[in-house]
Amino acid sequence: MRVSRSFLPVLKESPSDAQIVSHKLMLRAGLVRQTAAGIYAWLPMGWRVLRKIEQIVREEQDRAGALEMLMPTIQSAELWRQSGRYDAYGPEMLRIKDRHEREMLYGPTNEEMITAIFRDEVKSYRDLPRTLYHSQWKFRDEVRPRFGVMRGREFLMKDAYSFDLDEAGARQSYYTQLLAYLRTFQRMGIQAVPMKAASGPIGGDLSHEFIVLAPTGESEVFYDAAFEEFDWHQDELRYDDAAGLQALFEKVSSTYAATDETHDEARWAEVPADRRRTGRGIEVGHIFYFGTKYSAAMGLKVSGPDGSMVTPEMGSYGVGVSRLVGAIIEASHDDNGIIWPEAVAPWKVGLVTMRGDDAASVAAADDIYAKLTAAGVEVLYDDRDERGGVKLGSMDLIGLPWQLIVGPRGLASGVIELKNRRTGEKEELSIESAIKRLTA
RNA sequence: CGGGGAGUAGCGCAGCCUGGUAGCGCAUCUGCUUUGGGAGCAGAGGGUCGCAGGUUCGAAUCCUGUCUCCCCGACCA
Repeated sequence: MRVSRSFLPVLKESPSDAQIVSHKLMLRAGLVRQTAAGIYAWLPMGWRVLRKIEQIVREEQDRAGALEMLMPTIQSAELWRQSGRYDAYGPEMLRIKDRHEREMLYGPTNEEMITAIFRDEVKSYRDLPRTLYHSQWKFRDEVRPRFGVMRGREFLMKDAYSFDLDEAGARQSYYTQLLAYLRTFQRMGIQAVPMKAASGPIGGDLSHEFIVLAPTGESEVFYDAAFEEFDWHQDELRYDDAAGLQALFEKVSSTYAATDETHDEARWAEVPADRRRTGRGIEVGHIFYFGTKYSAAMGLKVSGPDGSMVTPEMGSYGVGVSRLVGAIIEASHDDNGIIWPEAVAPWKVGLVTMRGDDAASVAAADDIYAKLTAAGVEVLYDDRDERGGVKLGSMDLIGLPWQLIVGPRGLASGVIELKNRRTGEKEELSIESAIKRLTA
């Protein structure tokens, strides 16, 4: 993308509405613009990041065998009366009426809808287990939206729902999602720790929150350093390995991690002192098993192997996709701006000419841009005839992993500069080796 | 929902108390000079001062109402 043809409104000063660093940076770097309290428009760069995060979630869900679909944002009140939640949900639910005075709502979640769809189509245990998911905008009319997209009223969430014949099966579905989540967050380049939730809707041990570590997080967290060392992709664990998944669950369960709400000083004391980690965190995912709460209420039954009718056991699994954009920035930035982990960066490389008036520099940069683009590398090319400092300042703010800096001085000796945004390290390379490095 | 604060140019703000035809910085546009880490000079454009009513010869400024946004608390992916 050439900056001269893009829509990247960057600001030098933060709008006064923004209080926390991720919100300020998202506004300054031109990722989003607020259109109402807790509601945001995603500008081109923000949208790119959002889609990258969504895509990682999608790939890991697919790998785990979950099936993608798409349910609507607008739902009928009738559905929610079937579960009894229409009256129970309260003012957080945005209720609207259509022209025929029918009661509708903007979905805050989709348990009712997926249960109804599943109920209407699935009649036999042979069609179990299944996990279905979608990534869709939700609306929860929060009393006080804040923290930018981290606590908006409208937000993009991936929500998955599992259906199993019995509790043992439901546990396997839960373990599967647990592993998928661990892999998902690891791929995004952030440290996310699974924590047993205060109490699941049903109790028991099958409810975990995933907390991204960030100094500005809302809650305090305590965890064993082991969570920093696990590589959820490296191990060979397969999703069809029931015993392996069970072992994973036990490993996660027995490794200490808690928020201030569930913190247990006695158990914490058992963690070796040099392995204790404390910090702050932001919840970006939540998985739980809730048994037959919705299936029973909504009359979902299938024929079991012995001919009797069975009410399937369900679980649900959410990832706050739009919240993750803010959470990742909270976890990864410096005084100059955002530092995107490469997996979610809107572009991999920012290409800048130090001297936009120097024909040789421009020609070299044009050529580098063409070659990198042809090799499939995502490049943001600031081709404006601006001062180099201005362009580099906004590149730092935007936070792409790599910056390629082309200018007459370097070209005179046949080199360009490659800068790592995270470490700040700069290196002089020939054009060829820089391209090679970035396409490797 | 309780408590507090704010709406004046794209962004950040002053002016309001003590009414008299709207200002600063940045950004934008033009010209010139510059050019290796967020340039300088000169000029220009851009605002029905959130909205509605009232007081007054006259309202950004005073009064009433209203809308919106933000912060703290209780609640949440």
